[in-house]
Amino acid sequence: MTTFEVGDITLREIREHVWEIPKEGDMRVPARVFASESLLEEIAEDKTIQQLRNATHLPGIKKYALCMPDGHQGYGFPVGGVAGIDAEDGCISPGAIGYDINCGIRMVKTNLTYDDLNGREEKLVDALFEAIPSGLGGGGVIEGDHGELDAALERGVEWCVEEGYAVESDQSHCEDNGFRADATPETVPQKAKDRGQNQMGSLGSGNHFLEVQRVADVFDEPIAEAYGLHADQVVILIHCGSRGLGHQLCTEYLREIEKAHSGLLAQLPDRELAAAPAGSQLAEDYYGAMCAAINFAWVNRQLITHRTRSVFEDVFGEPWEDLGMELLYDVAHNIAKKEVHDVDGEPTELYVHRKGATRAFPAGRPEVPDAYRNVGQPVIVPGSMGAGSYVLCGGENSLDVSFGSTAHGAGRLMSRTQAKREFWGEDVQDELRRRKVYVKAQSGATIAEEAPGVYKDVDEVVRVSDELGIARTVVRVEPICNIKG
DNA sequence: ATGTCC
Repeated sequence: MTTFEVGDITLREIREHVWEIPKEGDMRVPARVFASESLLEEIAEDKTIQQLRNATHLPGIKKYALCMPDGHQGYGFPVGGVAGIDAEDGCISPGAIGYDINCGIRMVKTNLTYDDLNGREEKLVDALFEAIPSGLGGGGVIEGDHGELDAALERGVEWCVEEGYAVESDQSHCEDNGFRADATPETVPQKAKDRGQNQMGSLGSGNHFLEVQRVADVFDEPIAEAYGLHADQVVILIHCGSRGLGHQLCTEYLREIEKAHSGLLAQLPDRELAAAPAGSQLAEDYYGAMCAAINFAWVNRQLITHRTRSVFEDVFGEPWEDLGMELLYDVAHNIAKKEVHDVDGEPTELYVHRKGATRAFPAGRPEVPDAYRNVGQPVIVPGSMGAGSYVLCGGENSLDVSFGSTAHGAGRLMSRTQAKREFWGEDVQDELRRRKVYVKAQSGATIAEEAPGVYKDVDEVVRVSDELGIARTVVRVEPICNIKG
């Protein structure tokens, strides 16, 4: 059997692309990494594997702790990590969800082709950059008041439909219909609300972006057709999260959970994994608050979509409906959700923690929207400004092997600090421009931090997901215009 | 990711 050593940890390749850390010591379950050997070598370079093993200590964790092929280290728990934890007698861990709650991505389609856009790239990127708030700090598509913020927290995209920022098909093309009914805005800390109120409809910074792209390759014609995608079509990707609201909320609950549940904390190998026992007041309060932040992030992406449709109307001189600007789908990357999964032959309610991982439900599962029920949900996997991105389809094996999950992107290869040492923003921008990719950012440092070279090979991440049958490759898209913080 | 340290 092939083995792989990382520090004092030995992984065994139990089948192609599946590396297992056997259960030993205080581990409650084994851990598994989904990776090719070359991806595993990259994953092994930071604390990812150690963090994954630490996660197996969480009370109530079922089956195994998982790391997707794009995994890298995060706060306490890998980005690219998935854990299914018993919702009745397990726990919920904010670190296994992430600071940027419902960081996620959506794809908006158009009926434009690359030729329609040719020669207007500069005009379009300028107009988008001008119209869509980005970068650190405040300022959003709308200046929310208390009532609007609370409504957004409570009802997500449903509120956007009522207010005219969304149409009903936007709602039905989001994971969970863009709306977590378990949201409790009253348990969102006031300071988090204060930070979020003037950030409604803003990209933020870091790896968040809006990108205009063209469909470059179609790998699965029937599924592409079911998704309404075809070669040379112009599409738009919007990647952002819950801004300061999610970050503040996570910070405050982590502090409270560490304090109130120090006994549980003492059983864990890393303080950053702090968790609230299922059924405790804090678990309930945090879950409701997290659901509200999830709704907030969906509103955020919807408001940006609304503004993007206006920009396209201005640039192309037609109503957005005539430009075919429908939502393909919106997926969440950083969430926990009560889902029922098979555990030892028993349907069991779990808090499925996905941190930098995408739900990838296959055909037939009731959560998949009507429009895609017969093929499986769309999974959007952003690559980099250079390498392009993918649309996949929830795979037939995902429920058996990954709690219905797959990768969420290319995954970082190096830290932001290291990226800024390796790359210079203007050079990256010029090089991309030569390849007919138009990038505009608030800060040159952000372009350096997001240079194509800081990411793993997205083709390889997608290949591994496909070969595992957790997601099927549908199309590949290439960047045209990109705006970011 | 994040008013990158209240």
